[in-house]
Amino acid sequence: MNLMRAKEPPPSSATEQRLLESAGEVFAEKGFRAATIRDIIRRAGANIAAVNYHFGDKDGLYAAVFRYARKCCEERYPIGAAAGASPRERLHAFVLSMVLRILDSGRPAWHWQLMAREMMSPTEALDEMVENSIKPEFEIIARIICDLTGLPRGDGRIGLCVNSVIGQALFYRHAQAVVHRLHPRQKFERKDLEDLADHITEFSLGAFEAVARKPAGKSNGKHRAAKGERRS
Amino acid sequence: MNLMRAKEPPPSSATEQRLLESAGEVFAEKGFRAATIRDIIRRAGANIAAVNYHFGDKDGLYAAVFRYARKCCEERYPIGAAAGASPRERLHAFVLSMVLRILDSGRPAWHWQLMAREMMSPTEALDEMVENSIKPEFEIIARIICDLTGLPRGDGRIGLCVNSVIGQALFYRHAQAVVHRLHPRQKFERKDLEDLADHITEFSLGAFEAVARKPAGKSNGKHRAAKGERRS
DNA sequence: TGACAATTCAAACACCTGTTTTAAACTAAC
DNA sequence: GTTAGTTTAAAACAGGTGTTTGAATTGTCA
Repeated sequence: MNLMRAKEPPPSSATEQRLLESAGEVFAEKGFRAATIRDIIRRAGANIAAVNYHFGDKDGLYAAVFRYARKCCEERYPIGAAAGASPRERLHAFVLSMVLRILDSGRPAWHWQLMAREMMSPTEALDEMVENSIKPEFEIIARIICDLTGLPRGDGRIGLCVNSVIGQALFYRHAQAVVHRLHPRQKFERKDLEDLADHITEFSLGAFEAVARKPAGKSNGKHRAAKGERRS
Repeated sequence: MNLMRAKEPPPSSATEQRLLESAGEVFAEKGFRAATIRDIIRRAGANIAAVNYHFGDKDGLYAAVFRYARKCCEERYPIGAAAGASPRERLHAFVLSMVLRILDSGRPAWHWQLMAREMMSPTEALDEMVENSIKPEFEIIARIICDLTGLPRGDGRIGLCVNSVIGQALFYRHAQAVVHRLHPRQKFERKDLEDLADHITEFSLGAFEAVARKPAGKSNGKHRAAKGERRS
């Protein structure tokens, strides 16, 4: 409030840095409301007034954590593949980096957990995230799908396919608790994540073929076709 | 606490019923922690002591809401298709009822929002839900995929495909806030939900073919094949 | 060094939360 | 009509929360 941090310079103080880290963990773990400032500052080894001093209030801390997390995540798992790659390769690279971002247990592991919570109870942080991160990446995968299916960018099915691809990956983050209960032995080491990305890529490639060879009609026939086309 | 309600008889009092309804809304909207009893009883037009009297405490109310929601949801959207239906028809019926459950804005619209929150911050309620609802439905869709792909039930790819199908549908619940921001004009009327189910069905059917005709090897070759098989 | 700002600290404040208590109102059987 | 059991009502309680305050400490530069 009393601080001008419009341009959000890199955290100057070491306390500020530690606060961001521990706040990220706690917010991701418990959610904004259930996370207590006293818990955060305890983990950071800081005083309770530090959050007020450095970030104004709890909301300010949350917003700062969000920006910090995005920065870390983006520089750690750059999206996209090599320039001259084939559409298949680009799809695989996209899926793999998405799976890694979502499930890797590395340092900013709490980033996507935060994201998932934000999607559930959106604040202004989500609007910024959609504009700056999600929309561009959505466009990338949309282009890849255009190349793979031969459909024009304007075709409505492109958006549906994008959702289908992203949804497959996101499932393992949003429903992680269910996955762990259904398959207790399942590990999520690096190799397992690569296998998972392989599956999603293959699954989607096959699906694109089916979508591409279907007639373009908005929804004509599809419903009946799937329900029992040939009354006998 | 002082009440024996092990068998959870149908809500006897009208207040109890209204409490369940408004508590469902508030819990789904704000999450367990952020939901306040005072808000709940205000919407229900009840007194603050009523929740203590009828459900013991806030946790008891939450548990009761969860059971109530599941009951409503199951009797409203029975899963499964007609007995003699083809695998394709069964897949479509499964996907459609899942999409409707997840996105229909009918009476217990908050049920799946609650579920989504529960998956993010699991409590004992999730364990019960996994055992009684999710596992059986998981098995249903797994059987369908076996029939469609010809793969044996033990094949590891079946589970991956199940996740891919469910993930596509769940995406629209978990990431609803993002979808609305990306496609502000998108409506989710009954017809749109049917179109969505059609897409997910077609997408998945195409994908199954691709998965089925791939070699069974756990992960051999797939990675390299997708990355750039033929160095030139 | 000495002065001045930046930062940390402990304590307290004001508020909101879930819960309990005590009494009142209602219901239904006798 | 009385009475026992059930349900609602209002108020108060105890604990935890975000936030603020003002002094103490540290760091920085003339």
